[in-house]
Amino acid sequence: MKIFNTMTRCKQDLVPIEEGVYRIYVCGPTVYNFIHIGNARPVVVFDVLRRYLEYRGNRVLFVSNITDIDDKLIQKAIAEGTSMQEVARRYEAEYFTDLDGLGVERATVHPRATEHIDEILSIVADILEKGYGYIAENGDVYFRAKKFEGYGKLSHLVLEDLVSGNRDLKSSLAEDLKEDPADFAVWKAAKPGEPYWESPYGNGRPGWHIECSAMARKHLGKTIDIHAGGEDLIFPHHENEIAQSECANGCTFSNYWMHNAFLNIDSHKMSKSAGNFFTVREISAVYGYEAIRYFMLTGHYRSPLNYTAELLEACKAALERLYTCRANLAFAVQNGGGASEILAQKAAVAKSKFCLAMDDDLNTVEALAAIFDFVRDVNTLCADASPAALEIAATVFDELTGVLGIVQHRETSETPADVLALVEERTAAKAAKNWARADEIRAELAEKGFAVEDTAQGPKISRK
RNA sequence: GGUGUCGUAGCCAAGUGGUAAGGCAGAGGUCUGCAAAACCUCUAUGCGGCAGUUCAAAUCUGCCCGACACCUCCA
Repeated sequence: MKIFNTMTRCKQDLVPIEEGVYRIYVCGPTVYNFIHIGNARPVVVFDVLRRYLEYRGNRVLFVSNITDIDDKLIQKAIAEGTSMQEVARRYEAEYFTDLDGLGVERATVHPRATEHIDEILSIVADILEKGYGYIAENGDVYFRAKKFEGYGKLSHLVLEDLVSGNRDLKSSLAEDLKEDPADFAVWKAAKPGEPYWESPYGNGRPGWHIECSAMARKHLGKTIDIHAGGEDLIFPHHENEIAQSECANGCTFSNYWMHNAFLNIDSHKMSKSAGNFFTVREISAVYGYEAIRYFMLTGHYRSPLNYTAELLEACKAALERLYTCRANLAFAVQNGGGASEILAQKAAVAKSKFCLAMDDDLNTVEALAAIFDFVRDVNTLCADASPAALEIAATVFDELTGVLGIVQHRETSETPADVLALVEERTAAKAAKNWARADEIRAELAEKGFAVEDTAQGPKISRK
């Protein structure tokens, strides 16, 4: 499999440190609010990566953090007159509700920053010991960005350009405390009224970037295979993580870096101030979670994706086609099938095309095209397919859609006896050419939430 | 100013040198008592524009036009 590595800016063969095992760290949310649909993109994209690697027989150690200490959390807690932890736990629970809705598998570990203060302080100590950090007069601990030779290697930015080109840098509040404008905090001294932890440098809390360095090291080791997140994290977050981790550990932090592009609204970045801000929760209420997940797969993860209501409608319709196909397959299995083996060959072709697409930097768009080609094959051939071919087709269909995490809502409950009786009565009415009664029963079934369709193999019942 | 990305049908979108996938929407048709679903056919002589390289360009090069992002809040 090849993936695009932000560090080298080219597609590279993905080779793990340990054969058959992938150690992946994906930056998770700061839990100060419901996640918005932009947050859903990395969550879905890297869940697909994980599922695909597992599908190909690998073990995946997947870590995705929960940032539960941050300025925004503190502000929200103050505004609500509650504690930071209460706010964090509340939105963490909402985050998991959304993850479940989106069909995102739980990470191997979802570490919380506040539960890794010891590990964080240990890295801070490493950084200070090696001379890459210094304690400011107020108790802040800063990292000497310029001292780290590789600083800028991920974002391909040159420090001097950054500093000269950005005025905010020079006017930031902490400026007086820093030796250099490019330095960043790894530990922040406590301000009155803020939550804090004790440290050798006085009471304080972790800087934003240090938690990921600490949690990645604890749960995955000093060198990991893939570090991923949204493209906005490249600088400064990931750049700073690299600086911290590589100084502290003395080795490469991550062999591969993957970044998803943004999801925009009307071609512009979402922002609360612009008023184009949508949460996953509110959109799922209208179109369903699965349409959101599907939507994330309709563009390549490194290209910007533009959200509109019309596109979500289109995604719903496309999903309907997939569900109908799966139902056709199940119906064919139920009816015994025929003698043709062609569908089994088509299934093999679909699988091979799907994997070829996914192996090429997670090309979910082509992977979907492979599935839809297969859908046409299934719809055309399943009535005559042999039981063995049908079984293979069903397995492949479930495997491929399973990797993408779509078409997962199967009807498991039995059709109620009264519905079956009505369908039987309708079949009899039809045989007697009593169309009025047949249509009446169809309407009655619709009221009960069932649709009946007439096929060459007899009536096909489905839930609406 | 520095660093990048993108422009393909009504909409979305893949394709990075060999003659335009797939989805949604639309039109016509087949099947059906009617319907639904499905299937078949049609919908870009052309990939922002202009030059150039090549037997061959959506794909490579140059210029231009347009859109967007990052540059210490951010997925």
